[in-house]
Amino acid sequence: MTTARSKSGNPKRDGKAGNLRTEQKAQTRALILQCALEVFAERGFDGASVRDIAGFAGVNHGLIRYHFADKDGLWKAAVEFLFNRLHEEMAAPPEDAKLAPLEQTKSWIRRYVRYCARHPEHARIMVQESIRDSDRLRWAVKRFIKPDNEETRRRFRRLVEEGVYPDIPEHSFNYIITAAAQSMFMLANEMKYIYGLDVASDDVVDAHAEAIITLLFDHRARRAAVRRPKS
Amino acid sequence: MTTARSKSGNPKRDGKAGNLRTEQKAQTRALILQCALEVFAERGFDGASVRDIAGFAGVNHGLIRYHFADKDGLWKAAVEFLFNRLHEEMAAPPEDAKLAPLEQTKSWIRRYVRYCARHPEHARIMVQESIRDSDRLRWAVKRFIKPDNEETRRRFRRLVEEGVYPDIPEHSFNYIITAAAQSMFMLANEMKYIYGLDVASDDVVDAHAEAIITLLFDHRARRAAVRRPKS
DNA sequence: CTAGCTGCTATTCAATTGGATAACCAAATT
DNA sequence: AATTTGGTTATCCAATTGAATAGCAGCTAG
Repeated sequence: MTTARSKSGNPKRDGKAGNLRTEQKAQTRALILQCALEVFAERGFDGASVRDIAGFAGVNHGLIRYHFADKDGLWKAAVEFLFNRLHEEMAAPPEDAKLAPLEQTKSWIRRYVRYCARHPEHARIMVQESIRDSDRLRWAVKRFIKPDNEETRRRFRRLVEEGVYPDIPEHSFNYIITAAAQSMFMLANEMKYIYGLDVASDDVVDAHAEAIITLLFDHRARRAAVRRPKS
Repeated sequence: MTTARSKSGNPKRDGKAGNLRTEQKAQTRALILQCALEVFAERGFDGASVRDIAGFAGVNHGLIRYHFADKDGLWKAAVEFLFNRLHEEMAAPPEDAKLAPLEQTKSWIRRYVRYCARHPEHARIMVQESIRDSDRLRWAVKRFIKPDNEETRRRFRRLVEEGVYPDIPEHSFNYIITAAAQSMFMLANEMKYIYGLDVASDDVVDAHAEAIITLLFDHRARRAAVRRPKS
């Protein structure tokens, strides 16, 4: 990867932000954040050096202290960005409201698998942090993960109450579903070496979403599938 | 955690190894390996310092160079130990041979989930390494992961050919199953903070295995379960 | 047009790290 | 008993790291 910033970034005043310097500042901040996401995801909090992140963004490493106080602040800002983007990109389309709960869940799975494929950094960062049991993990759980989780829980409980889903433990449901969606993209490198397969392809992504739905959410389709073995 | 080695470890000659020094040496090596597994799992390759590992084992850090040449050698020795133990502990009991393929697979799932619960270091080490795309990953894939994977593949293909399982992509099957089994234990810290649940309990482990089987391998049980919603 | 604020850079510092070397000393060999 | 071997320790070294500080340059306000 090459450095991401050209010396002559001269944005004039196209945004409504008015002031040239504050606009420039916001841009720089966003750039550092982007690079921090990639580097944190690839090397973990300890493995990522602020110098690498700065170098990758093409800025002086002192700037990180200026914008984010310290490495911890940078990490939290990056994770905050990550979850905000998640919520934006995972918003259900309005027409989903008319669907039955199980169909809504399938739609949610498709969106989530595509999100995982598009942004593998998310799972990579959070898994590494979760393994380490840091203050950062507690912060992220309280602030983002647990609230998001409540939603998944409600979704699951509704399926069970409607009698369209087996009543397994909530936490098992949660980890089975999310891990099934994330893992292939989180472990894209491994998969590359095992299967020689690049996960970038839309076909692979969509087929994976459908596989999850077939195995975990679609009784009828599944029974049909297993009754008609290939050739 | 405290240091793991007492100064007065005096093993006499109880093993058949004969020579006192070589026996002592093997013990020290094994001790370092154990500690390396834990520290590598918790902090990743870069985050783990050989000094921490040595300190944790209660030995001088120079010893690691003597026994394993360098940090890379230590990591590979630890991973080799890890996979050898996996193969030992995952061996199918002889009576499994009489079962139908689907039942064999369920038995395999139960064994694997218990293994993941007993040794969460395994998934933790390998996931972190896979995220980073290192030489070590390529080494481990070629030497351990890919061969193990071939077996899972064969198991899956047999189920499909017998018409008892839907014909999804092999790599999707692989990542869905293994991730479903590993993730809860790999992410035990996160789960602790979200659910206040300790994964150490056998009940949680066995229930998770059964949940996976219900969702992914047991059509009849699943249909029965969804037909009788709780109260 | 000028003064000063501010986004940014250059440099320094102490701590930690992987690795290398030499000395040590108990066990093994003679 | 004397000597060699080899597992272990103590120390040193260069590189990297997070953080801190001082200073610069150009936009902005007056």
